[in-house]
This record gives sequence, C-alpha cells and structure tokens, in this order.
Amino acid sequence: MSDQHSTLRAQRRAETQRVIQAHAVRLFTERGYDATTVTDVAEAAGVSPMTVYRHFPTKEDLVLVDQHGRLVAERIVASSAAQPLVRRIGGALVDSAATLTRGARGDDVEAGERFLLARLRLMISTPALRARHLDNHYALQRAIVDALGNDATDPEAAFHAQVAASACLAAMHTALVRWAEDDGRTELPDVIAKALAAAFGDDIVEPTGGVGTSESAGRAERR
Amino acid sequence: MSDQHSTLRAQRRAETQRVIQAHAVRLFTERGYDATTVTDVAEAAGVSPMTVYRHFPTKEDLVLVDQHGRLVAERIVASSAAQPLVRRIGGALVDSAATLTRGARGDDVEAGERFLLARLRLMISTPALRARHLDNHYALQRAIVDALGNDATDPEAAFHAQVAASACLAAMHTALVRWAEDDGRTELPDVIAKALAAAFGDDIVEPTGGVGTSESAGRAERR
DNA sequence: ACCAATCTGGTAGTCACTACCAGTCCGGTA
DNA sequence: TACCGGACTGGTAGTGACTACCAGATTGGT
Repeated sequence: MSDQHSTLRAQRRAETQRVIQAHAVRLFTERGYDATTVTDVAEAAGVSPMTVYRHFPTKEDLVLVDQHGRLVAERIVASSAAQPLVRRIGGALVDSAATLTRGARGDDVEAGERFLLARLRLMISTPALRARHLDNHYALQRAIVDALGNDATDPEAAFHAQVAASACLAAMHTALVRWAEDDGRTELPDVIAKALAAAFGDDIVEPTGGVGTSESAGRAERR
Repeated sequence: MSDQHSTLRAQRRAETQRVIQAHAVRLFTERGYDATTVTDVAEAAGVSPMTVYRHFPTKEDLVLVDQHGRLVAERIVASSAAQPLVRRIGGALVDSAATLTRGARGDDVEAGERFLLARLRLMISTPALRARHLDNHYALQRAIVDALGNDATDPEAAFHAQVAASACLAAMHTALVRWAEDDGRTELPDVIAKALAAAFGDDIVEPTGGVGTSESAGRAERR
C-alpha cells in the first residue's frame, strides 16, 4: 500500500529536514544569518543547495518551521464556546506553549528547549526572520478566527474575533521575547499567562477552566 | 546658512521621492508587486535604478515609508501619565490616525486618502510587504514603550508596557485591515476606537480626551 | 570663477530563488 | 529476477534584489 510506503519515505524525508535545519540554526547562530549563505548550510549538511531548497522553500523557513498553528487551532475548537473570546484564545495559547516546550524535539526535553530558544533568538534579532515570524502570526490569527467557529454572517462578531485574536497573539509574542531574554529559565506558559493578564486584566486568565486538556494538570501548581 | 541650503535640497529630494513612490505604488497596483521590477519603477519615474535605491533602501520601502511612528510617540508623551496604559496608547493611535487620514498628502485630502488606501491594500495582500509592515509595528512598539516614560528599573512595569503596546498595535492593525476592506468609507479613527473597545472593553476608550475625534460626535460629513 | 558637497549614473559582482533537465534510489509488479 | 513508475537528488542557466566602487553633473556658497 502506498500508506506504509509513504510513511517510510516520510521518515527519511523528516530526518534529512531535521539534519539540514540543525546545521542551519547552528551556522546562523555562530556566524549570523546574513553572513551565512544557503550554500554554506548545504555543505555543512552534506547535501546540495538544490536539496535545501527542496525541503525549505526559503532561507527563512530554515528557522521558522512551525506546527504551532495546528496545535492552537485544535485547542480552540475543543474549548467551550460559552467562555469569553480572549479566554478561549488565551487558554489555547498557554496550553500549546506547554506542549511545545515539552515534547518539542523527540525525547530530549533539554535539547528541544535549547533548540527552540536558539530559533527564537534568531527570530527576534534578525529583521528578515522577525518580519516573517510576525507574518506567520497573521496567518495564525486567521486560523484562530476560523477555529472559533462564529457564524460568518455577522461582520461585527467577525471583527470582534479578529481583534481578540490579534491582540492575544501580540501579547504572546511579547511573552516569547521576554522568555527568550530570560534564556528560558522561567516557564513559558506562565509568562504567556502573565502577559495576557497584563493586557486584558487578571480575571481573564483562568488556570483550569473548561479547557479539558490533560497537559494542564501536570504543570503550574502555583495559583 | 546651511539651514536654507539643506531645506532647498530637502525639498527637491522629497519631490523626487514623491514621484518615484507614486509611480511605484501605481505600477505595483496595476501589475502586482512581484511582477514589477525596480527597473520598471525607475523607468516609469524617469530615473535610473540606482537613484531609486538611493532614495529607498529596499523595494519594500517604496510602499512602506511611514512617519506614523513619530506622530504616535509625540502624542504618547503628551498624554497624561495618570491614565491607564491602554487608554494612553489607544488615544494616541486614534489621534494619529485622524491626522494621517486628513493631511496625508499635501492639500488634496481625497487623493491623500486614496494613496494611503492603495498602499494599505498592497501591504495587506503582498506577503513580503505585510511582513515588513508588521515588523515596523514591532519597532513602533519599542518607540511607544520609550515614550511612555516609565522607569526602566522595574522589569514588571516594563513588561506590562510592552504587552499593552503590542496588543494595542495589533488591534489597530486589525482595524486598518477592516478599513481597507471598506475602501475607506468609514472613518478610520472610529474603526480603531471600536477595535480597541472590542479588545479591552468599552470603558477603555473615552471620548473625553478633548481631541474631537470620536464616534459619538456626529461628524458624519467630511469638511 | 572656483570649491566642496551632494545628486546621479554605470559596471560588476553576490546571493536568494526558479525553471528545466538528467541521474538515482526504491517499492511493487509481470 | 528483471522491470517500471514515482520519489529524491543534483547540475545549469537564468532573473532580480541589492551592494560595493568609481565617475560625471549639479548646486550653493566664497
């Protein structure tokens, strides 16, 4: 069956992607993003420049690959529609961050978080990466609005959802920057929750609300 | 005096910039951003490609030039520090938008608004422009935080200011998109105010700021 | 008339990125 | 086992944004 077939292929493909990306982030961190050419990355990874472009459509994608969006959207649709918008979105962002900082990269949590931090630092300090990263947030905003599932007939409600989503994402981004500045010593979900509270008021962030994600049970005994 | 000297030079310089930018936005709108080369813009403006690069460091800057930041910062420092953060920032954004939609481009208000709309549409629909525009917001965020003038010793207060600024800017951006979708038929400051109210609650936007831009004041007709 | 600063233009080069084409590997089939 | 179709990979030759480096032209002030 092409099923098994494709999973085998997909594994190899994912592995080469991982190797290329690892070398890319390392080189970018060592020499700087602009000072490193795609050819440099290809040589370090032992492939041709063509292969790099096959796996990553642009140089920026070597740092920016992100499955964050899917995670957030899933948690949004799972959230109770009775809650206020900001709480639904904020809860999904906090939970997704908890998942990301944990199982980011295979088994080794430590290495996964270091890798995430390295990518984040690049995204923050390199203008081109920062710009594309913020644009990804823009796409994520649309995904969130879709996941909220409000009827699209009411333009006022749609506008409200757009505003809530963009403001929440902006707060999260600020939290990410703060987290990176702290070298990841603090707990990312907590920082995000604090940012949301700072923006929308302390009452908007509820630790164990109607969001039935089991991950949230394991973390953050504070509050 | 080098004063008069420089102002004369600056006038010529500003004029050529204006011409180049006008042709650029026109061509980008007609043929699309990616399908238009810098050489095309240069030919249309009657200058060499080199001259274009002298005035606009990147192709994106042909659309993105923005003095918006300075306006907002000025209004922030002029605002009362007693008000809550979000109100100070939001008020500055609304007022700046009112200034921009009015005196954007010389004498002709109509043309100025059309030009602003054309640029905005490009910024929203073209990925590269959208990304850089959002990154400009990131720089504007820092400017706002600086203008707020909170003491930098307290990291908590600084974080709070960062979050408030980024969330306000995100709400404003959503309002800009909405305004562009409406082809500028609505009043931009009102849309921004509505977005801020949607994000932070109706009570946060107060028309009592003294500046005459508010949805309650019935300035339905321009002029 | 002369000087100095600025504006403008040309040439050559780097680099990201894109077709277009060819070789290679690999799982399943006659 | 020999073969075939679909992938992954690689090379070549471009385009286009952008950047030195250099040379002529214009302009404002002495």
